[in-house]
Amino acid sequence: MFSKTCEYAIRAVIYIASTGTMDNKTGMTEISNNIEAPAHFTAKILQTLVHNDIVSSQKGVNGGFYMNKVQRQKHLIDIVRAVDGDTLFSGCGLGLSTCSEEEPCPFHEKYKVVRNNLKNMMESTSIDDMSKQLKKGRKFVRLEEMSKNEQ
Amino acid sequence: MFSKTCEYAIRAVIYIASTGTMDNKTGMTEISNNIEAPAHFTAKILQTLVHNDIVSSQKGVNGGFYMNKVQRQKHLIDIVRAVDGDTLFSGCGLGLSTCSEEEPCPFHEKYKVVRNNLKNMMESTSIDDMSKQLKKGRKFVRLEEMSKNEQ
DNA sequence: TATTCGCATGTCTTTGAAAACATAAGTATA
DNA sequence: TATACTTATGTTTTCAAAGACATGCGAATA
Ligand code: FES
Ligand code: FES
Repeated sequence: MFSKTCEYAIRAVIYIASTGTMDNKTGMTEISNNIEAPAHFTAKILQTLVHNDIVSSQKGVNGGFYMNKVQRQKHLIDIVRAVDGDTLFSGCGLGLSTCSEEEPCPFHEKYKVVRNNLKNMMESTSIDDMSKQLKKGRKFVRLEEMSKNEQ
Repeated sequence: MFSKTCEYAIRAVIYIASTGTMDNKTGMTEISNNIEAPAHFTAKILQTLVHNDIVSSQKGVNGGFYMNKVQRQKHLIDIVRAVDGDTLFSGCGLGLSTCSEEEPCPFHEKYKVVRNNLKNMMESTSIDDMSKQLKKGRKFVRLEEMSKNEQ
């Protein structure tokens, strides 16, 4: 469904939203360890997210990544758009160069319903929601170590 | 959403279902030209589909690809399963190794609804349906040349 | 202000899907 | 049965996503 890049991005954002605060920023190593993603690749993805104002970062001693209130209220679709663009939500299901009501492919009528379902879900699900799910006990990658790192 | 392989597969099947009959089989060249897919790659995909009894083929003079009644009544999900496997319909939206109700990730509750929508749509949409859509005027790749080839 | 920590940025390498190539094998027709 | 035709199969090449490496830059703190 999503690209590897996008999966890592969402996992990283959920992790940062659940641990990183202005006073206690989350470091690169801790993030990549806990979401089980390659460190350098994750770093590159996070830079894209910083540029798109989805997460914030601070260099230097005690630096790291964190999110402010406005950023936490953004939605999953913002992450996908920043990383993978809008193709998933507007492109043709059969991979044709264009998708429109004027020149629909045979799959169009059926596909657009599902595609809109996906889009609505991603638009209405905030990062805060995901963070709450995680704290409510929805398992995550290496959640055990997460609490260990928080000590 | 789907892999390139899968997109080509669906396009090829719709094309064959719309043109290939027992008496008038559709050739490899005609298929790849009309669905705008690389010939050799399409050939390989079609062999997978033949092995999975989604399309039939015949070698030699006047050979080509065609579909019988039973094959035309199969559904889009059969094509995806044959080519890409079942990951899209049962895997975790965040790319975690497992997805289950017992150990759900934070995305699980929201994602499974959309994933089931997609699955239901693919399960209930037959290849015949797609072929009818094409014949009803739903545009396809190079539909113009398709009728040319039919002459 | 020097040093150290940790993100930022650009380049390089790896990997696997996608695409191309070459050869085999089956079928119709003369 | 010889020949032309067309799919079947295995191998090789290409390319972009994924991942690794090296260096630069900003901030804290002693
Ligand atoms: S044109 Fe193919 S899904 Fe809209
Ligand atoms: S565990 Fe992630 S979607 Fe089910």
